[in-house]
Amino acid sequence: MTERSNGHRPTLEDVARRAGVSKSTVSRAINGEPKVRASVAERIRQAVDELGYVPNQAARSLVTRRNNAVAVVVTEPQNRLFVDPYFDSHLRGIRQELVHQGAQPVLLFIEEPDDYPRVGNFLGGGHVDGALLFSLRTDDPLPAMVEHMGLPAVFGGRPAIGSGHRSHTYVDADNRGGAREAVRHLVSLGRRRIGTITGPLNQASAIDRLDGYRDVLLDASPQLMAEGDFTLQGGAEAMAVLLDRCPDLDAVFVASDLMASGALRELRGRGRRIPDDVAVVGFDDLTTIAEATEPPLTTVHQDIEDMGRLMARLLFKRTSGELESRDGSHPLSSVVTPTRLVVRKSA
Amino acid sequence: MTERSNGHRPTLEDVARRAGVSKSTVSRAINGEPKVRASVAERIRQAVDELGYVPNQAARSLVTRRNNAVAVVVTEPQNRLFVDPYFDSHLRGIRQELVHQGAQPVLLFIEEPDDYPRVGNFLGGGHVDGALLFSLRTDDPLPAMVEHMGLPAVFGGRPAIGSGHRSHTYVDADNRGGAREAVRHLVSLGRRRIGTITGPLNQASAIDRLDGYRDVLLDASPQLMAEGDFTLQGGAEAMAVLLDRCPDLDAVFVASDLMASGALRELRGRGRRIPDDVAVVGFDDLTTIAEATEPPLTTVHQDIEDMGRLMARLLFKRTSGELESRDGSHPLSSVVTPTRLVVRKSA
DNA sequence: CTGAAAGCGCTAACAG
DNA sequence: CTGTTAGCGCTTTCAG
Repeated sequence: MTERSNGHRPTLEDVARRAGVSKSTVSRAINGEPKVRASVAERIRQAVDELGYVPNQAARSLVTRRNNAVAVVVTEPQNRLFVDPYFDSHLRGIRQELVHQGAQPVLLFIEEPDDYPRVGNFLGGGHVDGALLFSLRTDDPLPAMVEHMGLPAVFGGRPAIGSGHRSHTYVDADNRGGAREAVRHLVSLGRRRIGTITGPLNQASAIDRLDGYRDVLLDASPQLMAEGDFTLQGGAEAMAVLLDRCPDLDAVFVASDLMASGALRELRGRGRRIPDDVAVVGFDDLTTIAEATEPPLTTVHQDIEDMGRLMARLLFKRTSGELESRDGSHPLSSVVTPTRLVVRKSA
Repeated sequence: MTERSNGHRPTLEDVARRAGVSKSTVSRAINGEPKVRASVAERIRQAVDELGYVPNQAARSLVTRRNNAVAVVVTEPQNRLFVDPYFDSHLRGIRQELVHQGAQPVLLFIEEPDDYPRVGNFLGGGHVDGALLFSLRTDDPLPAMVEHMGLPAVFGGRPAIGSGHRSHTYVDADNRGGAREAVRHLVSLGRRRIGTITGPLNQASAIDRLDGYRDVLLDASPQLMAEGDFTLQGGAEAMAVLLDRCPDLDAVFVASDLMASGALRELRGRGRRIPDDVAVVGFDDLTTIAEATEPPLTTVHQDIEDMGRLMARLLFKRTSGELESRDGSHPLSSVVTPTRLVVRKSA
């Protein structure tokens, strides 16, 4: 059925010849423009089939300046990615919305500094109409890069200061507010020595959650704060540090569920009863984790999947409507999604 | 520093004007051709910088027919992907080799039938020089699609029959041989009632491993075989089925480590001692699993990461050297990598 | 070593 | 409704 077998892949021209019409007509037919006679359209469809014709996107996007693909860039050691259910939810939402828009999501990983130039070239090379970017550290060059090359982009999580360009569009959860609510809950339970395990403090979400903690506990001692790394293991270690420093700790706000589950393990290992001796509140509400821990985790809920959808939707506005920018004056407003406390058994 | 701020992204022409040379010279400089005077090259480099110029890949690949990007297509519900360490290793190897070749890996997921046409268009659209494809089921349309559009591709795992096109290049482990070795080991231990938990039998690897089992146990009863789905849960369930059917089972060959860990759990739950009552051998040798089970898992080792590298290398040959094909006569030979039994405590 | 000119395959006015 | 004519931004002979 393939028919070609000469050297090159069939072009519009080949199809046109075979169907006995002009290139433009074929182009119209292929792009589903209505102004093509049905019989002709059918003839074209056949030719396309017989030749196995697939439009050359490079040529097409050279003129249309679009290619219906958007990059999803994840700056994260791959191994963390494949272990953290957080990304799974995010990606699911993104995928859903992107596909809905008819755009092909293409996933790019950045694992080491060497990757930046290559990925940058890909992003700037017109392969994609826009980019969705994640997990940015304070020193991540990506925000500057996309801004510099004028690629429409939406960030997952507020880009940390340092990437400090004014007008980035992002979607973020109300990390600070959520943290406040968590800590207030602990306070309302009568807890007096409330510690916190933070995420890596070069990430905005980690900083914001710590700030929320501080908002409520204005005079909390630095002794009560330990920096984790958003992994289970890291959570356990930070918990150990905290316990060693403050044996009288009676509550802890942990900046992620994964870390909280590690903290729980450490607590149990040391014979602390939860929540009787130490109450713990997590962050994320990843049900696969929060409902599986012993006891089930009280935690701050954020709708991660929906945040993903939102990101894709914002990007779409940015790539389709030219409404804004030209002079950067009308950056599409970012959105901060609400969080809420989900009380289970750990606090 | 960005300087442009008029409407469009800078082109070769802009750079040329600014550097006071012709487009051709700029093109040469940018592509690192040696025949450009150093002083001129420097001037060009500067102009590029000042303008924030990034070559338009669409234009470039329209003429070169290359774009230094290769697709990695994963046909798998995303959630399984993000949970199975198998993919992690595979991707790591692929990434390493691809990057080494200067190619940008782009990851595409196929989760539902609707995705095929869109992904197909992307693949055929000249966005990538080739594709690495995974996890193909017997009825997967992808092999036919890439063949039809003449896109160089290498498969991870032998495409199951049914995708039956003669000349696909693939990298696969010696599943059948590995399974044989596993079962022979069980036999040598004096086991008499040896069952097997298979993977989904629409995947070649699952079929091959079952065939290996049968090679050794020519007259094994179907009662001794239960089909799993390569998940932990599925492994546990299949184990339960087997145990109900054959209470006197004294060994089981499980077609993946993840399933084996589920089987172990079920076995323990029923009070069977391992390996005393029932010996179990897995497949994959994912150390994060195999070394963590209780008892540690005897299993068939395959070097997954290396298989990934191999795939990328084969694809490279297929995309760079034109050596082969034109008439399809010289398909690049596939490679089957060896496996070996790693004996730990479970058998 | 550098420039001029000719396309790569496609879409988008503009005429019929 | 359909064909003609220009390019999109880049690489690549082919001449200087």
